[in-house]
Amino acid sequence: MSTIYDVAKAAQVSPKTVSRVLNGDAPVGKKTREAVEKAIAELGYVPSSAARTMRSQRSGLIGLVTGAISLSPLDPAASGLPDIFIVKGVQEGLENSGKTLLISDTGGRSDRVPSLMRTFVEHRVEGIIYVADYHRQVSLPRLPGHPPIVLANCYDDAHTPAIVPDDRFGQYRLVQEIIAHGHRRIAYLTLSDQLDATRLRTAGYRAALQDAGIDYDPALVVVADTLGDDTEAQAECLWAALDAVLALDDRPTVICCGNDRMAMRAYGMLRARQIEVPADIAVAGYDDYRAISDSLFPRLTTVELPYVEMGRRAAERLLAAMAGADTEDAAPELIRGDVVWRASVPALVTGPS
Amino acid sequence: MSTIYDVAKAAQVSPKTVSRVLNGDAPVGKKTREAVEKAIAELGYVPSSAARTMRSQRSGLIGLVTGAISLSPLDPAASGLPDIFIVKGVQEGLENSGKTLLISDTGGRSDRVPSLMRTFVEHRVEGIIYVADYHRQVSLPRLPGHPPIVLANCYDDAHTPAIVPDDRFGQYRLVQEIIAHGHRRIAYLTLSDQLDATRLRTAGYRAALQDAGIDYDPALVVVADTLGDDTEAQAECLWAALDAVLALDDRPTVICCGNDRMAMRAYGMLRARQIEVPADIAVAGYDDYRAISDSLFPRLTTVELPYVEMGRRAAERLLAAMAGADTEDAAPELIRGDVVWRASVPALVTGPS
DNA sequence: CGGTGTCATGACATCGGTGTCATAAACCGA
DNA sequence: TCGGTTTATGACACCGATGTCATGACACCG
Repeated sequence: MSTIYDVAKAAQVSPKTVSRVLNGDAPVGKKTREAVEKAIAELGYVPSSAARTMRSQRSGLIGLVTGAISLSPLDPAASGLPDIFIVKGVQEGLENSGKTLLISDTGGRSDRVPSLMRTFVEHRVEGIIYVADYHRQVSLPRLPGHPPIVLANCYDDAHTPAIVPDDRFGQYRLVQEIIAHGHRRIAYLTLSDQLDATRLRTAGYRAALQDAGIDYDPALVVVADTLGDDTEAQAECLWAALDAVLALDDRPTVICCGNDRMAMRAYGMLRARQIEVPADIAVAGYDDYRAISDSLFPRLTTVELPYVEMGRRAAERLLAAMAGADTEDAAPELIRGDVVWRASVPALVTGPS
Repeated sequence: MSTIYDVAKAAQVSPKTVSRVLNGDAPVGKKTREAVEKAIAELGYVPSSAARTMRSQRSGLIGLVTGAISLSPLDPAASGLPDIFIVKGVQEGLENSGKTLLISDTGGRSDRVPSLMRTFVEHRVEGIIYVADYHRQVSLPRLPGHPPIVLANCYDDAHTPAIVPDDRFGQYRLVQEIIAHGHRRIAYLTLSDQLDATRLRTAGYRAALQDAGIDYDPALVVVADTLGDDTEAQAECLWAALDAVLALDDRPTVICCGNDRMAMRAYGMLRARQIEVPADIAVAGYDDYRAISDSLFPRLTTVELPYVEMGRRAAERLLAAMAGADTEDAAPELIRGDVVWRASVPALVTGPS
């Protein structure tokens, strides 16, 4: 690998002049510049970021820790949408910053986090983004001399800047929209009630009902998913939940599911009971996991989990923090996702009773 | 950030001795070692990989280029399973190598590849893995002084070491298994026929029929997906394909789909025609995209696209190449995926005719 | 025509580690 | 007790950039 000295020799100038051509930080004569550029091209010279980093004390690197890559989408604790889209958002947010992203994966084992963080510090990353696999609280190890950190899809109790989805609002808007389409009996089959998402979305569901003057019926809200990756158990749980709400005297006209995967499963289970979607009953999901929501037949009404936007926002916040902005917020920043209205929830035509 | 000199001063030894403690490459007295370790802990010293890289000429970095993160799973050219699992496999394969993975994403724009590769060379990566979004041929820019490269999920015409899925074998085994369960009329609704995967899998399908002594019926093989991301067009294409095979005099008892997403859509479309899965007709997929295959109801019989294994293998090949092994192969290495047998394809009970 | 800038360029030190070689101290067998 | 080896440690140079400062060549101005 050729160095700046090789280029200097070939172009018969000093290394410093080559540096000036590379960085354009001082005027260089036209003929000199051309000679240097020719030498660079001929030698295939590429500057060493290690040397540059050492001299300038700026690595141009940003570290991202995630479990995204290693977690199976099966993990039911995950909301269902590969949080890899958060990474995509981060990439977008950093696109014009000239920074290079160093991505490390925990392989689902959080005990690896400290070691990954250490690698980042060794590389003198200028900022760190921690991406959680689902909306939850985390607790990060504090390393000496660590750079600014931003949390995405999670929050901690140390007021670290955090970006999370606005789960409450998402479910609120969905139910509001469903009500606007004439529905009154709206079931909500939730994910495990140990998840923040479930707590928040249930609150949104209730608020939407209340704002529409509809009484809350506890019988319509059922936990229909299990933690862990036993899909058989999940299926049984959902089956039982469907049993429960379908057996009600005043049967719901819509079934909201905790995520799109549950909705997909519900399609099949309803069909197995000779219930047509959406003719006999409407189904809605959550996440807008498009591989599912946009390809199911009929296509699924759902709420977008704004992962890309969250990632972008996390990148912005991090760049700001790196620039010295005071980004300490008391509360996590909530990102709203849109309701995506598709064919699975038709307007309710009140038939003859 | 403290340096090795700060540590040396605090421990009252020379920087070189600190280096020895860090790397264990020469004996150090017990008391000296303890003093150094104490100083490291107190100062929170973390060595700079930039300085180490510069001196040792070894960065410990491996670059990975992918479009994985940015491609929507919607992209129908993609086989449907997020190729992010290839990245997971690579991470696994590198786990014990002590290398750090630098991941860059093309954002779906292949014109960015040269710039990403250049960034890799600037960081003096010791090897590069290129991950394609679906099985296909690629053509990579050759950079001066580039390190060993391994291709994953793609191949080129320059004999670059390449790891691809064994699509022919996968479909062969699936159809073989289906035949073993008593089926004779097996439809195959393919992805776009412009994909390598389609060509190879169709060959596998035909080989399995032939080996079982079943005549190939061209009417049973229909292209049922479009390139591009127009899901409406895809749905129409599948609907028409289903029309075609269901209208046949000797109706198929199984429908093999080009991927799991298509199978999922077929579930819905068949139900809309009052056809039960699997009671009236069996459905199989491809990819084992588990968020779909394992959660559909009934659960989907499919073929695993061995992405994790491919990634692991690519990492192994790269490490071997970096160690100087001669890895030039004439042909890409084929990785086989298992048939995953689930409820959507029951054994055919020959009823009274 | 001398003084004063401006422009283009180079010499040199420096960033933080580590390879090489030197050296002092400890050990060991005869 | 002494030469020879091993062990523990340090001095110094070097990896490849770039910041600082110096300098030579012109141009411009009065």
